[in-house]
Amino acid sequence: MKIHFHNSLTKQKELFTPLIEGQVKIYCCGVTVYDLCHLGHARGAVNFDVLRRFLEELGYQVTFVKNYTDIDDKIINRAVEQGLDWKQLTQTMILAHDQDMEALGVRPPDLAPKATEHIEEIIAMTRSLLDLGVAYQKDGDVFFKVRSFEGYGKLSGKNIDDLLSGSRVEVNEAKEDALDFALWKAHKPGEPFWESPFGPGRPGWHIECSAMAAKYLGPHFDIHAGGSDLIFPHHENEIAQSESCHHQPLANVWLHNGMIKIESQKMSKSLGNFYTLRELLSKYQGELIRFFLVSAQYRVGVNFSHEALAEKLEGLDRLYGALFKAQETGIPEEPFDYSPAALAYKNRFLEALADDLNSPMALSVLFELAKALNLGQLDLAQGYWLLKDLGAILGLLQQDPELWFKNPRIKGEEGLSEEAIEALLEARTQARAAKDWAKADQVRDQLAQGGVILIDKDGVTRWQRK
RNA sequence: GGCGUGGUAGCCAAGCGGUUAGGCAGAGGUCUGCAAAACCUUUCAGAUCGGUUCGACUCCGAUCCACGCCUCCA
Repeated sequence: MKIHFHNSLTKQKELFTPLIEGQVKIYCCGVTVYDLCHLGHARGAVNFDVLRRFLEELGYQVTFVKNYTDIDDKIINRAVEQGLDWKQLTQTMILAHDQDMEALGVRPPDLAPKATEHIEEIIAMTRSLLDLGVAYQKDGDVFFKVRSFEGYGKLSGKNIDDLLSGSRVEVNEAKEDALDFALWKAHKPGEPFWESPFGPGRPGWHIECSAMAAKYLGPHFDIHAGGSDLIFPHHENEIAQSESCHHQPLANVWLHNGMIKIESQKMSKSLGNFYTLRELLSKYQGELIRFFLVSAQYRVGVNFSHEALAEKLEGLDRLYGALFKAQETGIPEEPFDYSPAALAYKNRFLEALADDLNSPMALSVLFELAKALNLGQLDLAQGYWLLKDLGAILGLLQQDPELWFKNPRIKGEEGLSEEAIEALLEARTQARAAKDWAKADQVRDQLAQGGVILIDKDGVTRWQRK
């Protein structure tokens, strides 16, 4: 199957060809662990998790690296504010990150390197850049000479002189050129530091990704992914230093996910308009949040609101509903292989993802599949398992449908306990047996008030939460 | 100011130069003791103005609007 990606580097959709046949090496920029992750962090994580699952489905051997930035100004400042040891802070936040990602069904990366555990590699790379004459030392800092790199701006589409004319570039007397960026920051009292040939200090932001990517994926790999807000300066700087150092392209394909927006404004820490995953996960099933994120193609901006998320539930319930219906008489036996009819759905689903990860299109195939399954147009076992198998590529539909409907998907105030529900259900069953419809309906209403729906089918009554 | 992205029905969200995307919501119906689910029917598009074309939501241009990057940011 031919895969096409929109490559941020060429600004075009292009055919994807791995460097080594059958293998795909991906580096994904992770988070700076000074605070809890918010929905924006989840977006990239979920979409690139889908990328990984999709490639594996096609038989590629994928190496997926996602780093933690665990040393930087914000970490130091936040630790001081909270009276914590910076290391304590980052450990806490890494743990929280991992838990949040798990709740969203995001598989842990193959490698999750931390900047502070790669100081040696960072120093070595800085050393190389100094030796090449594209970096310079100044009072314990080491800066990269942006003008030494001919291709500077090729990713972000900026040119150096335009950047300079803007007034937003920080003035720093130590730099030879205002655009130069720090590879190594000289030690300041009270801050963590490591010894280095350039003096005690700590790494700059961009160098860690270059050093760790090179270590785990080699100097030239297939895909570099991250949020679109990282294009400049982070990824531009990564390209400059890595390509200066290794004299070859850093990544063939650059993928950038769009931003989550709140009332059309980018969700960001600085605007304060963000929802942490903690907060959202306490209110919604992780899978619902994931479904929401997968409902839009990864490059476009997405408006988040509680209403928008709640509306998505109906769609996800529909897919689970088809599975629920299909297994009413027991879970069908997994077929040995798929019929041509089933394979046609699978093919359309995969083709959608092969077209720059068009997850909304893939999802539409799932809805069509659900309908065919509901209508009995597809063999029960074929349809049931195909829906689950394809759902798995999006990281969805892996829960038991019966439990899916019994658990609150949007968690509100505590509803009726299962014991209370069962007791009322029993009372209704007796009323029905006596054909006391008024009494039976009264119980139904009572349960409905508690958010519980009853399903009478073949003489058996089951319940679900709305 | 520089660079870039987008404006699709009540809402969300895709593809496509000519053939129903899909989901939610709304209306009517089938089924059901009543419901729920499911199924059937149905209402509702392509910011504006020009151009190219036999034909444009889809290509080109202009205008308006919204958003992103240019400072840390997923």
